[in-house]
Amino acid sequence: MKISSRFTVAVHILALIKIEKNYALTSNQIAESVNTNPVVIRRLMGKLKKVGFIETSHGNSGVKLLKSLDEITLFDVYKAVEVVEQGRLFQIHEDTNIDCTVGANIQILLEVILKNAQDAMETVLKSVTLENIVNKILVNNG
Amino acid sequence: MKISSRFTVAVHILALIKIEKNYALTSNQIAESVNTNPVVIRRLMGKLKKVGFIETSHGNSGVKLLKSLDEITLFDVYKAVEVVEQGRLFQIHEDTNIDCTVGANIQILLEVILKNAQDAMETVLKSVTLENIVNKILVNNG
DNA sequence: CTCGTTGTAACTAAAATAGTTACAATGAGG
DNA sequence: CCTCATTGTAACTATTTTAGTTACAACGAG
Repeated sequence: MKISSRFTVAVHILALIKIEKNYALTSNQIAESVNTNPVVIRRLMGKLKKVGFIETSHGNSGVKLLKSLDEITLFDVYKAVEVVEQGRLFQIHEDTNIDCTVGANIQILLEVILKNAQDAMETVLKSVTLENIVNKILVNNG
Repeated sequence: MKISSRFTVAVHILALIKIEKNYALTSNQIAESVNTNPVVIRRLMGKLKKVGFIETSHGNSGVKLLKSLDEITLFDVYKAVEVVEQGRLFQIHEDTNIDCTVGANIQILLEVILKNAQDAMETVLKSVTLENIVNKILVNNG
Protein backbone atom coordinates (compact mmCIF):
# COMPACT_ATOMS: atom_id res chain seq x y z
CA MET A 1 0.00 0.00 0.00
CA LYS A 2 1.12 3.48 -0.78
CA ILE A 3 1.42 6.60 1.28
CA SER A 4 -1.23 9.03 0.08
CA SER A 5 -0.39 11.62 -2.56
CA ARG A 6 -1.82 14.20 -0.16
CA PHE A 7 1.77 14.48 0.98
CA THR A 8 3.38 15.31 -2.35
CA VAL A 9 0.45 17.51 -3.35
CA ALA A 10 0.83 19.51 -0.14
CA VAL A 11 4.51 20.00 -0.90
CA HIS A 12 3.50 21.15 -4.38
CA ILE A 13 1.06 23.66 -2.91
CA LEU A 14 3.63 25.22 -0.59
CA ALA A 15 6.30 25.38 -3.29
CA LEU A 16 3.86 27.02 -5.64
CA ILE A 17 2.79 29.64 -3.12
CA LYS A 18 6.42 30.50 -2.55
CA ILE A 19 7.39 30.65 -6.22
CA GLU A 20 4.30 32.63 -7.21
CA LYS A 21 4.41 34.80 -4.12
CA ASN A 22 3.73 37.96 -6.11
CA TYR A 23 0.32 36.70 -7.14
CA ALA A 24 -2.79 36.11 -5.06
CA LEU A 25 -3.30 32.41 -5.68
CA THR A 26 -6.71 30.82 -5.43
CA SER A 27 -7.46 27.14 -4.87
CA ASN A 28 -8.53 27.07 -8.50
CA GLN A 29 -5.20 28.22 -9.80
CA ILE A 30 -3.29 25.85 -7.55
CA ALA A 31 -5.58 23.05 -8.70
CA GLU A 32 -4.61 23.83 -12.27
CA SER A 33 -0.93 23.46 -11.51
CA VAL A 34 -1.50 20.20 -9.64
CA ASN A 35 -4.14 19.15 -12.13
CA THR A 36 -6.82 18.14 -9.71
CA ASN A 37 -10.04 19.45 -8.22
CA PRO A 38 -9.97 22.72 -6.24
CA VAL A 39 -11.67 21.04 -3.31
CA VAL A 40 -8.78 18.63 -2.97
CA ILE A 41 -6.52 21.67 -2.69
CA ARG A 42 -8.76 23.44 -0.19
CA ARG A 43 -8.85 20.40 2.03
CA LEU A 44 -5.09 20.26 2.05
CA MET A 45 -4.82 24.00 2.60
CA GLY A 46 -7.07 23.50 5.60
CA LYS A 47 -4.51 21.12 7.08
CA LEU A 48 -1.60 23.39 6.25
CA LYS A 49 -3.49 26.24 7.87
CA LYS A 50 -4.16 24.20 10.98
CA VAL A 51 -0.44 23.74 11.61
CA GLY A 52 0.28 27.41 10.92
CA PHE A 53 2.12 27.12 7.61
CA ILE A 54 -0.27 29.27 5.62
CA GLU A 55 -3.06 31.79 6.02
CA THR A 56 -6.13 31.81 3.84
CA SER A 57 -9.17 34.03 3.78
CA HIS A 58 -12.51 34.20 2.07
CA GLY A 59 -12.74 36.55 -0.85
CA ASN A 60 -9.97 37.16 -3.33
CA SER A 61 -6.94 37.98 -1.27
CA GLY A 62 -4.97 34.81 -1.95
CA VAL A 63 -2.95 32.52 0.27
CA LYS A 64 0.01 33.65 2.36
CA LEU A 65 2.96 31.75 3.74
CA LEU A 66 3.35 32.25 7.48
CA LYS A 67 6.69 30.50 7.81
CA SER A 68 9.95 30.64 5.97
CA LEU A 69 10.35 27.51 3.87
CA ASP A 70 13.70 26.73 5.47
CA GLU A 71 11.79 26.15 8.69
CA ILE A 72 9.56 23.52 7.09
CA THR A 73 10.88 20.05 6.34
CA LEU A 74 9.22 17.37 4.25
CA PHE A 75 8.56 15.61 7.52
CA ASP A 76 6.56 18.56 8.82
CA VAL A 77 4.32 18.47 5.77
CA TYR A 78 4.03 14.69 6.03
CA LYS A 79 2.80 15.09 9.60
CA ALA A 80 0.50 17.99 8.71
CA VAL A 81 -1.43 16.02 6.11
CA GLU A 82 -1.57 12.90 8.27
CA VAL A 83 -0.56 10.30 5.72
CA VAL A 84 1.01 7.91 8.25
CA GLU A 85 0.14 7.53 11.90
CA GLN A 86 2.82 7.91 14.53
CA GLY A 87 4.73 4.62 14.66
CA ARG A 88 2.14 2.89 12.50
CA LEU A 89 3.59 2.67 9.02
CA PHE A 90 3.27 -1.09 9.29
CA GLN A 91 -0.01 -2.75 10.07
CA ILE A 92 0.65 -5.38 12.71
CA HIS A 93 -1.82 -8.22 12.98
CA GLU A 94 -3.68 -7.73 16.24
CA ASP A 95 -5.06 -10.53 18.40
CA THR A 96 -2.48 -13.18 17.71
CA ASN A 97 -3.02 -16.15 19.95
CA ILE A 98 -1.31 -15.39 23.24
CA ASP A 99 -1.42 -19.03 24.25
CA CYS A 100 1.22 -19.65 21.60
CA THR A 101 4.90 -18.88 22.17
CA VAL A 102 5.18 -17.16 18.83
CA GLY A 103 1.80 -15.44 18.94
CA ALA A 104 2.48 -14.04 22.38
CA ASN A 105 5.81 -12.43 21.50
CA ILE A 106 6.12 -11.63 17.86
CA GLN A 107 4.02 -8.50 17.66
CA ILE A 108 5.95 -6.57 20.27
CA LEU A 109 9.24 -7.74 18.82
CA LEU A 110 8.32 -6.66 15.34
CA GLU A 111 6.81 -3.44 16.57
CA VAL A 112 10.19 -2.25 17.81
CA ILE A 113 12.03 -3.20 14.63
CA LEU A 114 9.39 -1.74 12.36
CA LYS A 115 9.36 1.49 14.30
CA ASN A 116 13.09 1.72 13.68
CA ALA A 117 12.46 1.21 9.99
CA GLN A 118 9.82 3.92 9.99
CA ASP A 119 12.14 6.23 11.90
CA ALA A 120 14.87 5.74 9.31
CA MET A 121 12.47 6.73 6.56
CA GLU A 122 11.22 9.77 8.47
CA THR A 123 14.76 10.87 9.23
CA VAL A 124 15.33 11.30 5.51
CA LEU A 125 12.19 13.41 5.27
CA LYS A 126 13.45 15.55 8.14
CA SER A 127 16.70 16.21 6.30
CA VAL A 128 15.07 18.05 3.40
CA THR A 129 13.46 21.48 3.71
CA LEU A 130 10.94 22.99 1.33
CA GLU A 131 13.55 25.64 0.68
CA ASN A 132 15.76 22.89 -0.75
CA ILE A 133 12.93 21.78 -3.01
CA VAL A 134 12.09 25.28 -4.24
CA ASN A 135 15.74 26.04 -4.93
CA LYS A 136 16.09 22.95 -7.04
CA ILE A 137 12.98 23.82 -9.02
CA LEU A 138 14.30 27.31 -9.65
CA VAL A 139 17.72 26.01 -10.70
CA ASN A 140 16.08 23.61 -13.15
CA ASN A 141 14.40 26.63 -14.71
CA GLY A 142 17.39 28.89 -15.08
CA MET B 1 -2.00 4.33 4.81
CA LYS B 2 -0.45 1.29 6.35
CA ILE B 3 1.72 -1.44 4.93
CA SER B 4 -0.35 -4.62 4.88
CA SER B 5 -0.18 -7.03 7.77
CA ARG B 6 0.58 -9.73 5.21
CA PHE B 7 4.16 -8.85 6.01
CA THR B 8 4.11 -9.43 9.75
CA VAL B 9 1.85 -12.45 9.39
CA ALA B 10 4.31 -14.00 6.92
CA VAL B 11 7.11 -13.44 9.43
CA HIS B 12 4.93 -15.08 12.05
CA ILE B 13 4.37 -18.09 9.79
CA LEU B 14 8.07 -18.64 9.16
CA ALA B 15 9.00 -18.21 12.80
CA LEU B 16 6.33 -20.67 13.81
CA ILE B 17 7.45 -23.29 11.31
CA LYS B 18 10.97 -23.00 12.68
CA ILE B 19 10.03 -23.12 16.34
CA GLU B 20 7.59 -25.99 15.88
CA LYS B 21 9.82 -27.81 13.43
CA ASN B 22 9.22 -31.15 15.12
CA TYR B 23 5.55 -31.03 14.26
CA ALA B 24 3.83 -31.25 10.88
CA LEU B 25 2.02 -27.90 10.86
CA THR B 26 -1.15 -27.37 8.84
CA SER B 27 -2.56 -24.06 7.70
CA ASN B 28 -5.23 -24.56 10.30
CA GLN B 29 -2.77 -24.77 13.15
CA ILE B 30 -0.82 -21.79 11.91
CA ALA B 31 -4.08 -19.88 11.57
CA GLU B 32 -4.79 -20.61 15.21
CA SER B 33 -1.50 -19.11 16.30
CA VAL B 34 -2.02 -16.04 14.14
CA ASN B 35 -5.72 -16.00 14.95
CA THR B 36 -7.05 -15.66 11.45
CA ASN B 37 -8.59 -17.74 8.69
CA PRO B 38 -6.61 -20.70 7.28
CA VAL B 39 -7.06 -19.40 3.75
CA VAL B 40 -5.21 -16.22 4.66
CA ILE B 41 -2.34 -18.43 5.79
CA ARG B 42 -2.44 -20.59 2.68
CA ARG B 43 -2.33 -17.56 0.44
CA LEU B 44 0.74 -16.30 2.21
CA MET B 45 2.32 -19.75 2.19
CA GLY B 46 1.81 -19.73 -1.54
CA LYS B 47 3.90 -16.58 -1.80
CA LEU B 48 6.57 -17.94 0.52
CA LYS B 49 6.64 -21.12 -1.55
CA LYS B 50 7.02 -19.15 -4.78
CA VAL B 51 10.24 -17.56 -3.56
CA GLY B 52 11.56 -20.89 -2.30
CA PHE B 53 11.39 -20.30 1.45
CA ILE B 54 9.09 -23.21 2.19
CA GLU B 55 7.72 -26.40 0.73
CA THR B 56 4.15 -27.49 1.16
CA SER B 57 2.26 -30.51 -0.04
CA HIS B 58 -1.27 -31.77 -0.15
CA GLY B 59 -2.24 -34.27 2.48
CA ASN B 60 -0.97 -34.17 6.01
CA SER B 61 2.78 -33.96 5.75
CA GLY B 62 3.16 -30.42 7.03
CA VAL B 63 5.22 -27.47 5.86
CA LYS B 64 9.01 -27.53 5.56
CA LEU B 65 11.55 -24.76 5.61
CA LEU B 66 13.85 -24.84 2.58
CA LYS B 67 16.24 -22.16 3.78
CA SER B 68 18.06 -21.45 6.96
CA LEU B 69 16.45 -18.51 8.74
CA ASP B 70 19.75 -16.67 8.92
CA GLU B 71 19.59 -16.45 5.13
CA ILE B 72 16.19 -14.73 5.22
CA THR B 73 15.91 -11.08 6.22
CA LEU B 74 12.74 -9.18 7.02
CA PHE B 75 13.26 -7.43 3.71
CA ASP B 76 13.12 -10.75 1.84
CA VAL B 77 9.76 -11.53 3.41
CA TYR B 78 8.54 -8.00 2.73
CA LYS B 79 9.39 -8.48 -0.94
CA ALA B 80 7.93 -11.97 -1.05
CA VAL B 81 4.50 -10.86 0.10
CA GLU B 82 4.52 -7.77 -2.10
CA VAL B 83 3.35 -5.20 0.39
CA VAL B 84 5.16 -2.26 -1.21
CA GLU B 85 6.13 -1.85 -4.84
CA GLN B 86 9.73 -1.22 -5.79
CA GLY B 87 10.39 2.49 -5.25
CA ARG B 88 6.71 3.20 -4.77
CA LEU B 89 6.15 3.57 -1.06
CA PHE B 90 4.91 7.09 -1.72
CA GLN B 91 2.12 7.78 -4.14
CA ILE B 92 3.18 10.69 -6.31
CA HIS B 93 0.42 12.70 -7.96
CA GLU B 94 0.61 11.96 -11.68
CA ASP B 95 -0.33 14.40 -14.43
CA THR B 96 0.68 17.61 -12.76
CA ASN B 97 0.44 20.49 -15.20
CA ILE B 98 3.68 20.52 -17.18
CA ASP B 99 3.02 24.07 -18.38
CA CYS B 100 3.72 25.19 -14.82
CA THR B 101 7.27 25.56 -13.48
CA VAL B 102 6.38 23.74 -10.31
CA GLY B 103 4.14 21.15 -11.92
CA ALA B 104 6.76 20.26 -14.48
CA ASN B 105 9.56 19.63 -11.98
CA ILE B 106 8.32 18.68 -8.61
CA GLN B 107 7.40 15.06 -9.21
CA ILE B 108 10.83 13.98 -10.40
CA LEU B 109 12.49 15.93 -7.63
CA LEU B 110 10.35 14.36 -4.96
CA GLU B 111 10.66 10.95 -6.51
CA VAL B 112 14.39 10.89 -5.86
CA ILE B 113 14.09 12.08 -2.27
CA LEU B 114 11.23 9.74 -1.48
CA LYS B 115 13.09 6.79 -2.93
CA ASN B 116 15.93 7.62 -0.56
CA ALA B 117 13.47 7.63 2.30
CA GLN B 118 12.08 4.28 1.24
CA ASP B 119 15.60 2.90 0.88
CA ALA B 120 16.45 3.95 4.42
CA MET B 121 13.43 2.10 5.71
CA GLU B 122 14.21 -1.02 3.71
CA THR B 123 17.82 -0.99 4.85
CA VAL B 124 16.60 -1.50 8.39
CA LEU B 125 14.52 -4.46 7.23
CA LYS B 126 17.57 -5.90 5.53
CA SER B 127 19.54 -5.72 8.75
CA VAL B 128 17.34 -8.16 10.65
CA THR B 129 17.15 -11.89 9.90
CA LEU B 130 14.36 -14.22 10.87
CA GLU B 131 16.98 -16.04 12.91
CA ASN B 132 17.29 -12.87 15.01
CA ILE B 133 13.54 -12.82 15.50
CA VAL B 134 13.28 -16.47 16.46
CA ASN B 135 16.19 -16.18 18.89
CA LYS B 136 14.54 -13.29 20.64
CA ILE B 137 11.28 -15.18 20.91
CA LEU B 138 13.09 -18.17 22.40
CA VAL B 139 14.99 -15.99 24.88
CA ASN B 140 11.74 -14.38 26.01
CA ASN B 141 10.48 -17.86 26.80
CA GLY B 142 13.40 -19.16 28.75
C1' DC C 1 -23.73 45.34 -1.10
C1' DT C 2 -21.80 42.55 -4.30
C1' DC C 3 -18.92 39.13 -5.91
C1' DG C 4 -15.49 35.72 -5.72
C1' DT C 5 -13.55 32.56 -2.87
C1' DT C 6 -13.19 29.63 1.07
C1' DG C 7 -14.75 25.87 4.10
C1' DT C 8 -17.27 21.92 4.40
C1' DA C 9 -20.75 18.41 3.87
C1' DA C 10 -22.25 14.75 1.19
C1' DC C 11 -21.70 11.76 -2.31
C1' DT C 12 -19.19 8.64 -5.84
C1' DA C 13 -15.95 5.35 -7.87
C1' DA C 14 -12.02 2.76 -7.48
C1' DA C 15 -8.71 0.07 -5.12
C1' DA C 16 -6.83 -2.64 -1.41
C1' DT C 17 -7.33 -5.25 2.74
C1' DA C 18 -8.72 -9.11 5.39
C1' DG C 19 -11.78 -12.54 6.00
C1' DT C 20 -15.15 -16.24 4.51
C1' DT C 21 -17.33 -20.22 1.97
C1' DA C 22 -16.79 -23.75 -1.12
C1' DC C 23 -14.66 -27.25 -3.59
C1' DA C 24 -11.56 -29.66 -6.91
C1' DA C 25 -6.90 -31.57 -6.87
C1' DT C 26 -3.62 -34.15 -4.64
C1' DG C 27 -0.49 -36.86 -1.84
C1' DA C 28 0.41 -40.00 2.10
C1' DG C 29 -0.74 -43.93 4.60
C1' DG C 30 -3.37 -47.84 5.41
C1' DC D 1 -5.96 -48.77 -4.72
C1' DC D 2 -8.81 -45.99 -1.58
C1' DT D 3 -9.63 -42.93 1.81
C1' DC D 4 -9.12 -38.75 4.00
C1' DA D 5 -7.01 -34.65 5.43
C1' DT D 6 -5.06 -30.83 3.49
C1' DT D 7 -3.71 -27.69 -0.03
C1' DG D 8 -4.60 -24.35 -3.75
C1' DT D 9 -7.68 -21.31 -5.58
C1' DA D 10 -11.84 -19.01 -7.10
C1' DA D 11 -15.46 -16.17 -5.80
C1' DC D 12 -17.59 -13.33 -2.83
C1' DT D 13 -18.14 -9.94 1.21
C1' DA D 14 -17.44 -6.01 4.28
C1' DT D 15 -14.55 -2.37 5.50
C1' DT D 16 -11.48 1.28 4.80
C1' DT D 17 -9.06 4.68 2.27
C1' DT D 18 -8.26 7.45 -1.51
C1' DA D 19 -9.25 10.96 -4.75
C1' DG D 20 -12.43 13.44 -7.05
C1' DT D 21 -17.02 15.80 -7.64
C1' DT D 22 -21.24 18.74 -6.78
C1' DA D 23 -23.33 21.96 -4.07
C1' DC D 24 -23.78 25.68 -1.15
C1' DA D 25 -23.57 28.57 3.06
C1' DA D 26 -20.27 31.76 5.17
C1' DC D 27 -17.36 35.36 4.67
C1' DG D 28 -14.13 39.31 3.49
C1' DA D 29 -12.43 42.85 0.44
C1' DG D 30 -13.40 46.45 -2.23
